[in-house]
Parts: sequence; structure tokens; C-alpha cells
Amino acid sequence: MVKITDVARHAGVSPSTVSYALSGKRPISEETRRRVEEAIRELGYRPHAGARALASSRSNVLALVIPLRAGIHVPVVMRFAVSVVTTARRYDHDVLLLTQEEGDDGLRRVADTALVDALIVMDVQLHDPRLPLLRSLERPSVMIGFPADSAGLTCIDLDFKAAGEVCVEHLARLGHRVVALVGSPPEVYVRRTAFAQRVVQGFTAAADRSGLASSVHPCEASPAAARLVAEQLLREQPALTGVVVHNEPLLEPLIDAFEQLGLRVPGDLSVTAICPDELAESVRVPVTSVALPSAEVGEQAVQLLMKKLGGDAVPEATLLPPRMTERASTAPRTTS
Amino acid sequence: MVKITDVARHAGVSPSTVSYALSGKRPISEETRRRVEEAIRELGYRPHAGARALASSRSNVLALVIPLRAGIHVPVVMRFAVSVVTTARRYDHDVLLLTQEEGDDGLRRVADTALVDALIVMDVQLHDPRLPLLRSLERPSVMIGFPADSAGLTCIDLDFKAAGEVCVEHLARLGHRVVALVGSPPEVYVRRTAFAQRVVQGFTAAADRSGLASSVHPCEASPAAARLVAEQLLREQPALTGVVVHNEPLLEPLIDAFEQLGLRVPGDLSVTAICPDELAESVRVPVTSVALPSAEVGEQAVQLLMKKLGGDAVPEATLLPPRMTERASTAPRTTS
DNA sequence: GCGTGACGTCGAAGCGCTTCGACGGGCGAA
DNA sequence: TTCGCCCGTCGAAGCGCTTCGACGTCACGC
Repeated sequence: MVKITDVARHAGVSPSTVSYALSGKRPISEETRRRVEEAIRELGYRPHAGARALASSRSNVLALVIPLRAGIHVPVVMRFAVSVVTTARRYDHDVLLLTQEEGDDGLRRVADTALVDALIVMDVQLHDPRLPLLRSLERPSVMIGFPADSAGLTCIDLDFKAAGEVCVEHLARLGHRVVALVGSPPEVYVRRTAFAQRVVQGFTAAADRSGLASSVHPCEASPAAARLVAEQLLREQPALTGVVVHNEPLLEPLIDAFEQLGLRVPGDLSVTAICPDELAESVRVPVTSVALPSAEVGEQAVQLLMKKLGGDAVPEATLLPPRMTERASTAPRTTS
Repeated sequence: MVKITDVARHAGVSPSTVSYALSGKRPISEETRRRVEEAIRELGYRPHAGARALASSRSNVLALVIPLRAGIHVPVVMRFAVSVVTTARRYDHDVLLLTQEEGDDGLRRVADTALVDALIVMDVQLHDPRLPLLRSLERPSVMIGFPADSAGLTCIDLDFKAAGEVCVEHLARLGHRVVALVGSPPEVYVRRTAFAQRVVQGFTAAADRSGLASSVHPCEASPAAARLVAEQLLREQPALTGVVVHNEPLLEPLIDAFEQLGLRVPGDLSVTAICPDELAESVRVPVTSVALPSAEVGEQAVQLLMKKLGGDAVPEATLLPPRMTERASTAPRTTS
């Protein structure tokens, strides 16, 4: 193994000079830098990660905790992970993969052994058991999603409230006057992240602002439930022409149910959703949707972490603006 | 930060004794071990990963390179990754996530800087550009999939030949006499891993052994192509009653095409597939299939690596036996 | 009774890097 | 001309751990 002293000897300088030439933490003359770089190239020198970590107390590794729970949309997690890795590399960092399963112990282990410099935690629950630990850890972390109390933590996610608003506004702009939100199963509103509630808030606020009649329907994620909620909607709101769906597995069954009830999408009914683009595109009728911007979240999460590692202050909450893509499931209201 | 000298002092022993008590590399008296363990607990001691890596030249980290190419089934990759992480933890190792995108440079970097002790490379191509590098690296690696020339490397994958055989044998057992294999697009047979050819080999060999009439049809992954190949099959082999599909995106469209041509599955036609269980289960008619055992591959890949790290010899090729799950798409031939 | 090991422990020497303080030389200001 | 300062470089001291050789003790066999 070629080490820094070899490079130093070969370049006719001291090891510390090589180190400074590499890190740029002290000024080095152009000439010396050249010689060092050449020596490095000729010898194929690679600094030893462990030695570096020991001496500098920086491992240049980030931990990423991925969720395992069923019901998580795998491609979204994957895209997020890839985006984290890619962005981390831009900042000369690597990514250590942890599973939710490891829990607190895993987090504590990688943090306390200085294996990683910082942590990214996905799929944060409303009352996530890891919160106290993350607060007490001496290493910075960023959470994807918002817990009930995010004080002292750094969180990032799609702005679900705005996403709900955008959906309604889009429908309003198309002339729809009566809209409904089909949401996640009731337990999600209680147990999980705050995002479900925030969609409702946005949806309702925007509907009120635009003077639309609106209703909200939490719904189980089964085709049978889709059928039921579709029937119920038509019964209770016969003038309904716009639907916002925030329940991924329900999206396709719900559209099927409406069509079986004689409503054409988008002819009679416009449907928008908050879901991964992938899903929106794969439905029989491609759905106008607000995307879950996994890549963007991943990138920004890393950037927040880098700022924190650099000692800079970062906002506790970062909300990503929703971006809507129009597809085939929405159309102007036909005033027949 | 509490370090090993603190523990040593607290326990009234020398640092080396603490180290040996931890690693078990030298005998330590019961009494001393107890005292050391207690000191560790009381002080909350965690060995510094970098220092450990430097002193022992072992980082206890594995690199996992995941594919990004389109056409890869994401949940399979994910399950594999999770299985690698989980298994690695059982051996007290962590996993560093790399993307294909980083290429040779990424592999060389983590290997040469001693960031990782060993590497797992997914999605190995027939003529994978990384092969020379992996051979030359001083660190052990395991590849998922078989390149054209695997000499000097350690590879593991499903035994695709046996998988092809199992499918045919299942059909033969059900009384089918005329079978066809619908395979991957032609370019896959050239460009990609060897698995496509090996399915064909197994399929053909088993059909010959059982005295079945058989044919092989590479096929593009589009619904239109599905329709075409279905028509062609019925034209060329009117007595066809058994089909093996080794082309994931084609599975559902192909079944649709057959049914539109008036063949009921499994009434008139039995279908088996080689694909992720997930896919097989999600088709309208759940398909009898040989699974892609991602979790098992991940686990065994790690175990192979651990053996290599321990200095043990491992087989160059590990082929996982196929496991078939019977679902609703196969039935005995009706001799009407 | 003494040599021989095995056992249990210690001390010290690194592992390869970063970083701090120091220092010589050159330059601008006084 | 001299003082002070900054630039560029060096040497040395660790960072926290593992590991090697050494040493004392005890039990055993002859």
C-alpha cells in the first residue's frame, strides 16, 4: 500500500505538505502542488479512509435509514436512495445503508462509533420513537417527513398542504364546482405522518377560497372500498365532477369504479392525485397528479446535512413546492 | 468521547486486555471479562470505527453496487439490498451503497481507500466492463449473475437452466405434450447476462427428455408483440397447451392476448413463468412460477464474502435451486 | 524438583493520516 | 534600513485502536 509518506518522498516534500495540497487547508505553491499531484498519480496513491477518519474525526460517510414497512412504495424509496447517494458523492461523501429494522440501536451504533458523520432518516412517523435519540445524538440528522413535534430537528418533505391546494385549484380552473377528496385509510390519519392531515387542510382551504362544494372521505385501500366510496360520492354529491385522490393503491380501482358506475374519466369526472409520477402514468387513464418528488427530497436532504456539517444553520422545516403534471384524467367541466 | 483507555482504567486493566476481552483473540479470565464488560456498560463505551479500521485493516463494511438501468425490477433490487444489509449485520458488518453509475472509479475508490473490506456487484453483464477491475482488486468480491468468463471470480445466481427445466417438467407432469418458451427480447440474449440462454437450454433439454414438442420465441416486451407472438404460436403449434414465459413485462399482456384469442388460462392453456413472486401474484390470473429468490441470493452473497474474508475457499459458481410455486395458471391438460 | 506449556495480562509499537506550532524568506511600510 | 507580516513548508504530536512479544504464574508430567 502506498502511503502519504511515499508520496511525500517522491515529491520531495513533507507529508504534511502533501496533506495540505490535498485538502487545500493551507496555501501551497503552484509548483509544489503540481509535483505532489504528479507523485500521487505516478504512485496511484489513495488516502486510507480509516486513518483519515481517525485523524480528522470525519468519516465522510452518511447513514441512510430506509423503511421496510409494507405499504411503502418501493420505487419511491429507491429513487430517493439513489438520489441521496448521487448527491452525497458530489460532496465527496459515501452512504451507509441501514434498515428501519435496526432501530435505535443501529442509529446509535453508527453515530457513536463515528462510522458516519450524519444521518438521514426516512419515513418519519407522527410520534416516531427515534425522535428523542435523534435529538440527543451528537451528529446532525435530517428527517424525511414531519413528526408531530419537530422542534430541534431538521425535516424536509413535499408541501402536502400546498399539494392539496394545487389539486383543487386545478379543478377549479377547469370549471369544476363540486369536488371530493378520497384520502388514506382512517388509521393513517392517526398513526402516521402528518402529511395526510395536511392534504386535507390544503384541499379544504382551497375549496373554500374558490367557493367550491367539497367533502373529504378517508378510505380503505381495497377495490371493494373503492366501489363503496364511489357510490357514496355519487349519492351524496350528485353534481360531483372533480375528485382528488390521495391514496395510491386506490387510484386505479377508484377510476374503474367510477367508470363502472357510468362516469367517464375525464368526460364526466376529472380526477387528480397526489402520488408518484410512475403510478400516475401507469394507470389506464394517465392521471393528472402532483408528484412525490423523491429525487429532489433526497438531494435537498443531503444538502441540508452538508450545511449542518459545515456548521451552518438550516431551517427546521423545508417544504418542497408541489409540481403538477397534467395528464389525461382532467378536463374542463362540460356544462351539459 | 470515552475511549479504550478510559475503560481500561475503570476496569483496572490495560487497554490491550480490554481489546482482547472485546475481540476474544486471546484468552481472558472470566473475572476480568466481567469487569471489562461492566466498565464498558457504565461508561457507554463504543470503539471508534476509524481507529479500529486503521489498526486492524478491517473496516467491517461491505460495498453493494446496485443497478440503475431501466428495465430492472426495482422491488427485486430492494429486497436484495435489504437482505444483504440484514445478513451483513449478522456478521457485524455494515453496507455501503454504491450506484452502478459510479462505475469502475467508485469500486476502485472504496476498495483502495480501504473504506470497505469486500464488494457485492449486482446485475453483472455477459461482458461486464468491471470484470478486469474486480479480478485485479486486492479485495474479495461476489457478483450476482454470471459473466461469459467467470474464471477467478465468485458468482451466484438462480440456476436458470434448472428453472427452465422445472417449468417444463411441471407442464409435462400435468400432461401437456406441446410447449413453447416465450423469452426475452433478442438483444437480451446477446448483450446481457447469460441467464436468458440458460433458461432456453434447460427448457429445451427438459422438453426433449420428456418427449415434448417445443419451440422457443424471443419476444419484445410490448403488448403488441405479445399479441403477435400469441397468434404465431397458435398458428405454428395448434396443439399447444403449455407456455413458459421468461419476460416479465410480457407476462400479463401475453395472457390477455391468449384469452382474447379464445384460449382460457388455465382451461385451454397452462402458463408458467420465471419471475419475481410479486409479479406472478399480481397478474389477473396468478401465475405458477419459479421465483427470483432475491433475499436468498443476497444472504448467500454475504456469506460467501464472509468466507472469503475469513480466508476460506469458496466455489466460483453458486447456483440456487429453483423453487416453483403453483398458482392458478396451470392445470392438467384436458383431453377433449 | 524442574522443565514445559498454557494461560492471562501488560507495555509498547505502530496503523496512515491531519493539524498545530514554528520557522525561514520575501515584501511592503515606516 | 529595519520591523513585522504573510506565505509556504516542515516536524512532531497525536487520533483510538490492535497486535506482537514478553513475562509471571500455575499445573502437569517425568
